[in-house]
Amino acid sequence: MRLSRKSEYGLRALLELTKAYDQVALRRSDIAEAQHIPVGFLETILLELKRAGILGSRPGVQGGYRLIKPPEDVAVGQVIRILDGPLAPIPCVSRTAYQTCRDCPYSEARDCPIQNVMFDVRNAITGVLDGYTLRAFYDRGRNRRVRKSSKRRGNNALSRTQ
Amino acid sequence: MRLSRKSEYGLRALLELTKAYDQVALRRSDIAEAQHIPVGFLETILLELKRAGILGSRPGVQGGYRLIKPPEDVAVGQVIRILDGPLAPIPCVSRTAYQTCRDCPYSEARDCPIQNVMFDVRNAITGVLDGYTLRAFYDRGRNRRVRKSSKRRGNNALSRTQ
DNA sequence: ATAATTCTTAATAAATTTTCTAAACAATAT
DNA sequence: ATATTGTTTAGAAAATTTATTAAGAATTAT
Repeated sequence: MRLSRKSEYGLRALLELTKAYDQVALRRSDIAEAQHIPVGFLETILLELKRAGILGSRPGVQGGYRLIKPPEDVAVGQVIRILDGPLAPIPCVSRTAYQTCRDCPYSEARDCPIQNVMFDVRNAITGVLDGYTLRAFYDRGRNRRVRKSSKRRGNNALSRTQ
Repeated sequence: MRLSRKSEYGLRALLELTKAYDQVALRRSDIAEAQHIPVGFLETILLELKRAGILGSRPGVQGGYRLIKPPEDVAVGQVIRILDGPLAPIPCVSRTAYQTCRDCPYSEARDCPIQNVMFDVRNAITGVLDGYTLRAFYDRGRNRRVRKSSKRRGNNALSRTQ
């Protein structure tokens, strides 16, 4: 039941990128320094977040990574799913990546006691993490668990690849 | 955020032991067969549960393992803590095994955004698992999340070592 | 007592996952 | 062109999880 270092790094990086949102692009080395993250590992992480559509990037001078979605529209749960996979404690209670357990002795899955508990656990976890936006995350104590709001369109005047 | 195989095996074993509660002792081989658990690994697990005071055991003919606490008094969360360690996603939000994060840049821990989210996650997880007894676990769908009840003393007429 | 049965313990091997590094390559701005 | 920065792939290193082995100790039945 542990948060991987990967997700922790990813979230810490997003803290920096949220701070710089709509302002400047951050080089991976900037982020790595600011948050004490091994730069090579951070690379992998940022790229995964890019492929997932959370970040944009541009090589060259003045280049770097940017958050391309409003921080109000990205949930911490989404980030962890991208980096670590499903939040569900076991695959058979995952909504996003359901899988039957190998050797599950119960013909009716609903009869499995493990599934029953873990179903509740999953709901408890996603209830917190999917309601917790990057904005709320960045703002720390204040405004905890702010729900996705008015879908406000940010002034996203970014070039093609960003 | 995954349940280890160890905990899964442990819980499945406890399912058998709850069924046999106050009746017979189960040999590790019985349990291993009934639940398709590698017997050697199961050994390790049962012994940890014994050291933690959940199980009793006796060698020899008619020997085996028994649940020595009423299933109403053992929470699934307790079992997972014994086998896998703290339920908290990161050590700095654990009640049972608190530890500061190495290199935590926040002088006031409460200012750490990661800690803030994970604090809520921990509460969500323990809220489910510490309220879920082995009895409720065994009874599956019915009586979910039954709270520790009247501390009913079971007729615990078991020999010294059990 | 002796033997059969079963748990006990510790060491460690195997497999898997996580964490991290390296190096060749591609895109961008000046 | 050149310097800068991201991209991609492969894979090494470290840590953790999962599982096995084998020698030993306790209990019961005879």
